[in-house]
Amino acid sequence: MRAPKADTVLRQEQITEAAMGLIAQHGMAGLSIAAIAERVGIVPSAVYRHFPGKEAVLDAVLDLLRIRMRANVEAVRAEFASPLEQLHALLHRHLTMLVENRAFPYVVFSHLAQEQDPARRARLEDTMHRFIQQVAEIVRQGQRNGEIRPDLSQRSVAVMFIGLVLPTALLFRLSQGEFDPLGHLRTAWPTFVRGIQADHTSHPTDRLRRQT
Amino acid sequence: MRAPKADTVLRQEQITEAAMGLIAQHGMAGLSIAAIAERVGIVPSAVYRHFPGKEAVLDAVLDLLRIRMRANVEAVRAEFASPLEQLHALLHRHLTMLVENRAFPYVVFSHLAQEQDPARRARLEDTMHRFIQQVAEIVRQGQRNGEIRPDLSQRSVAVMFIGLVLPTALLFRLSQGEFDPLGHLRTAWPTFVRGIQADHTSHPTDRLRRQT
DNA sequence: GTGAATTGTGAATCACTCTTCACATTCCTC
DNA sequence: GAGGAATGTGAAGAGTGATTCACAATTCAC
Repeated sequence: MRAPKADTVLRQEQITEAAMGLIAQHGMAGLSIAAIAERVGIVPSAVYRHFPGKEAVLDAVLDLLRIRMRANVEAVRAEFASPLEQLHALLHRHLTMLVENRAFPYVVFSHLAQEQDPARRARLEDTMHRFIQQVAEIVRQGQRNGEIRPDLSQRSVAVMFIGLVLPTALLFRLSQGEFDPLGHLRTAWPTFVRGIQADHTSHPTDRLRRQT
Repeated sequence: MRAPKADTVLRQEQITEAAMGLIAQHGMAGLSIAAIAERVGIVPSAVYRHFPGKEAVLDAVLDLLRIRMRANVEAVRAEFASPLEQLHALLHRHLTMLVENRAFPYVVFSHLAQEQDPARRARLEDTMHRFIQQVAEIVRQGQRNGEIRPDLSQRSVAVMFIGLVLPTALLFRLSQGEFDPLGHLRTAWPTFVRGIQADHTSHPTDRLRRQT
């Protein structure tokens, strides 16, 4: 039975999605052109009509990661005015995204291991660096706002923010759902805020400066 | 040229070490029995004299991770009396260990992906859970001590502690050494402490209870 | 020293995997 | 409707990797 012809951009989406599903289920070792083709409903050689090779498929998954991370940041920046609220919402969104897209961590480590092809590594580095920059920008506004201690390094706070999400998603996967990620965030978030927020007792006027 | 015979426990150590080196350099894809054998100086089939298969080698690396994590915890508990100082020292030790043993994250994700063999997954889960329990125990003592806020979940603080290390090691690898992990810890640690430490202004007598 | 156990070797097997290519089918343009 | 472009197919190539096995060399126990 012959598969009906489909536009190459649609097939690229299908192939990328199939790859993500396979990686999520069986890890990077479970990703093969044959398995992708079977999921899409075409023959292995047909994959090469839409991607130059296997590595290009992985790059497409990484692109998806960048797009989703960027979308999360922009969504919370549009939805909330307060930088702290933005960070809080981003925390939930980012965690949810990692839980739903279990393939992303594997792809990140796959790209991280590539020291032959520096360009692929550089793409990963750029993706992560950009995300950190965006979070750092929120932190910067929080500092101007008076919500966040001005003596903290914006980048350090951004890295700590990532540290709030990473182990949460990891433990959730590890425990097969026994660990409650959102419950953990409810506990961890106030602790994080206590660490970074400006000290209102020493500068009581900060409150007035909020939200310009 | 024939390799001299060597005791199987020595060969197991050599094989494990070779595997870790290969994974650190080329990621999980660079791990092959042939490559291991070449590093050790024997022939591929000789590896099977000392390990039943490739997966057993990965299990040996995971065992090494558990041993090193446990050693770190026990070392800081022996060296420092104050729970907060213990956590601080553990932070440095754990980060240093991750930087020196770059293979560990890959092996963790490799085991995480195993959903066929539940026993291998369970071993990873046990290793991580045990580490969290040990950190949580330090937190518990800090709470009895009055150094750490008593209303915090010990497990949550332990997970946050891990979140302090993970992205730091990840970014160090990602940036090829451009990101300064110890410098980041100098900034992040006081922020973390501010988040978890007991409020001395409301309970000034806590200070006297330190180090029982 | 002698036999058994241990360790190393080379070859072969088996199963994948990625990739290419000539050819078939379908779709779009004119 | 005709021609070309795009997509799908089957087969084959080329390589890799894990694993097994009979056999050789070494070491150990007695």
